[in-house]
Amino acid sequence: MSNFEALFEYIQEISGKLLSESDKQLLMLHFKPRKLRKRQFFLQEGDVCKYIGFIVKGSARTFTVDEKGHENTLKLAMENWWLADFESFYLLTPTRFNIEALENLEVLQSTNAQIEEHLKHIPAFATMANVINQNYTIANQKRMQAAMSYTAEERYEDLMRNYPQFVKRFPQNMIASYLGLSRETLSRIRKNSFK
Amino acid sequence: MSNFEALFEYIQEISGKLLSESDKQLLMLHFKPRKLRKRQFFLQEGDVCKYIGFIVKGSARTFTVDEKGHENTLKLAMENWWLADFESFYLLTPTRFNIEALENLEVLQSTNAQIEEHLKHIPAFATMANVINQNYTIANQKRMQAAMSYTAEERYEDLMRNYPQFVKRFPQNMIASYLGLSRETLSRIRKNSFK
DNA sequence: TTAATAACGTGACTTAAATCACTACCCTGA
DNA sequence: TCAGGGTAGTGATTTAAGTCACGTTATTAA
Repeated sequence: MSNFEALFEYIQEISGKLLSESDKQLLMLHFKPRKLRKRQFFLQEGDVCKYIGFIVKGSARTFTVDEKGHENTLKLAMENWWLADFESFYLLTPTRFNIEALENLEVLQSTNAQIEEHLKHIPAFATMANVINQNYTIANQKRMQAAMSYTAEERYEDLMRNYPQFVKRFPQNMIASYLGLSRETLSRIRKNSFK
Repeated sequence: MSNFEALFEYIQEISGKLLSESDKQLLMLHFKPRKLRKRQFFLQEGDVCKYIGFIVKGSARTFTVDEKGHENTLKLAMENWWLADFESFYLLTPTRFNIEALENLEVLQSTNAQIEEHLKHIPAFATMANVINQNYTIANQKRMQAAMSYTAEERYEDLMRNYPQFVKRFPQNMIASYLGLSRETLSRIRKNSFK
């Protein structure tokens, strides 16, 4: 029950619109609570990403594994973030990504078809989707630029400035992987920046 | 006149919906043709990106200049692509990017307020916007992964596979900059891959 | 409570790519 | 038509970051 409050509040805040009682009923009908324990997978490489999840509690990461066994963390996510490989979710193709709980995780999940329903019938939900798309586009652009033109140190400083919660909450090897660095390099950067 | 045909066709193809005559009238009212010669700027660092442009003919690139004078090319664009710094366009903040014509360029441009009108009143346009957002999200995700986990050579191969038009149409130094490489490195990669 | 495992720190060495320097070949416009 | 800026190729050198190896400190789970 109270799980849904977080989702309702989020939709209303992002969209700037109120949800009616029937909106809420519809959302509760189509979003299903799901719990994962730390290290369990929300999505595994090769599967189709049938569900998008709204994080009520906990955190997760999206990563790939290359042929040498290296893990690359593309996304970190926590409360009030959405969890999905959008390519697989939209196109229903097998995913190249893994999504793993970093802490015990509570999500509300829904299928693509159900999301389409919400977009059609719940104005606040549709507005929210547009705002999120804008925010994602902006964030992607920034991250792309950072990845391309910043040094390792600048990328770390950038992360500390824009997402200090990440640095506090996640282990350094995750942060390193998210920044596209080896854990050793991040360790050395941190040593230098503390002087 | 015939400029608009390209836009109409594009909207109809992407959305899968037909435009009515009044839809077309509205689009022609709010999109303004603009021509730029090679090397002219569609957008300059520090300005607000007031317009979004649909490329009818020609090509352009979005790039930043860092404090050492290095240019980083974030986007390359050609016919049927949109031209804007979305962060600046949505939020009306000064941009950190430059958008420069790589060839003589013809665009149809429109303001944020006018786009909002189209989204509200032209169903095909609204559908198109959603499809584009999906595509952008997917493309961004792929590019981010490539930037993070691929070597220089793999990134070039990836580009040749996914965007062979780029490699044919743009000078190598642009391609190198787009891939986040020095032009010398790209030159050497090309030499090796031809053996 | 204590093994076991994961996370972190640090030195030595390697490597991919950048930088610097120079040459050659274009286009293109006065 | 030829001078000069833009573009590309290539060798020599440098450098940022990765890799390897090993020790230490936290966490976790039985």
